[in-house]
Amino acid sequence: MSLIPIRPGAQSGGGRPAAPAAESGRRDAARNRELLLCAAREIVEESSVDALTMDRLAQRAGVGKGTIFRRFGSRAGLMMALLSDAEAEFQGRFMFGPPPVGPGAPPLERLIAVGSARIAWTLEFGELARAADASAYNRFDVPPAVLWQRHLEMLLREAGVTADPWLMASALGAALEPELLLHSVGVHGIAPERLAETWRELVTRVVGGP
Amino acid sequence: MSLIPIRPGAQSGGGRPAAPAAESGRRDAARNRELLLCAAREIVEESSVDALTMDRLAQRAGVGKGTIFRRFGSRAGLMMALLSDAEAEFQGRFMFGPPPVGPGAPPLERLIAVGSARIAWTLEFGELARAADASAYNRFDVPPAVLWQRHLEMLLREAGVTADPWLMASALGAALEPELLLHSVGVHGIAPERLAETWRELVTRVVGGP
DNA sequence: AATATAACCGGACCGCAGTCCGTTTAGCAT
DNA sequence: ATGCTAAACGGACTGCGGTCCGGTTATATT
Repeated sequence: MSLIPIRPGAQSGGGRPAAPAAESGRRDAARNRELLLCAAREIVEESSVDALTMDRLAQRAGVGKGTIFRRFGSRAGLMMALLSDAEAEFQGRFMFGPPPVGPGAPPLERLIAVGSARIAWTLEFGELARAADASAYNRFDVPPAVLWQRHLEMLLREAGVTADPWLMASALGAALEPELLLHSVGVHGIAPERLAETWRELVTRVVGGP
Repeated sequence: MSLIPIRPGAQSGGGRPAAPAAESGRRDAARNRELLLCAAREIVEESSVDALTMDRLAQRAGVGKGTIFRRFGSRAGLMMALLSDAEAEFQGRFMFGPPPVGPGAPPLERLIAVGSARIAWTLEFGELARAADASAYNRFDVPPAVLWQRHLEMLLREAGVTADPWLMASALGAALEPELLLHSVGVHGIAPERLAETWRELVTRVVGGP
């Protein structure tokens, strides 16, 4: 299984433009892309994710608004691009990294570890992740989400959970959604360790551990 | 424990107007309220939830846009009002209805039954429920959501799950979110019975069933 | 170097949710 | 009946995400 690209060519957000797939020659396009990502990071850094409006970004980057949408398809697409590095790093960890998050540990241990890691990751990048959720239906079908779910599915299978692994993975994955985690911590003041502990409990019981 | 009101006085959606709490005298207000709900149902019926824009509704009901926001606080608030009856009926079922959804059956059976019922309910009213989710953080803190989660929490406790029931209920509740259920059925063509079956499996394992 | 052309650029434009504030009116007190 | 006042009304206005299309420019061809 090879790495699933983080930035799908077409964000499919109704965008017709067939996607500027890879680096498609035009150097100004690439330049503007970097310009935009850079300006976007600046805005997020010095204000907040919500402060990143498309008009503001366009003005800041000295670029037309149309250009943003051509490159990224939508606001969510832009956020995904911003998340790309963090997401790739996380994918690398659970697919190729050292145990217990990476391969080499028993499946239950991996489930527990990867859940904790995901919780920590979400608390760090969650605001971006939230903004990157294409609010539409296809939120779950975006490549990184699919890869993540497949991974949970595989771990569950290895751990001996045979019943409908796809749905089981969806259900468990739902417990790690940014919206929920950020809400628990931000609004209800739950400590991150308690989140991890509950995940451990949940997944242990599900795989029928001791 | 008494019934939690479905239509919170203030939707707290940034609305300053202190909420038109109960029926506050003014008859024209009540009239307009019904007018709006009625027109809203018509639009949803003859088109779709997405077709219900505030401008359209205002025009259709022959009422100013400001009036809508005064009464319902936000689009999400309006959707909640539209859902109110269905939600109340469902609350009645799991709180006072006949077993196994209502009280009287063993907790695990109740968990299984109420989950199935919720799935069916969501597939019927899910579009509205989705639109009723205040997209903000407080989505989980709206009265019906709180009541629902408390109920799950109680059932879990009764079933002998001692570890952090609040979070456990959140996690399990996440598996029943409209967004996820509608996506599974609508996009991936999962049969509702499989959803119910997976819920059964999940919750059975969590409470340490056979 | 000159030309052709496909891709790219930018900002005017659209529909939307939500806000604001001057105007109207229902209900009460006299 | 009449006048008072708090409440409700309504539509112009804002800022947002997203689209469109005429003008511009980088690259390939000759």
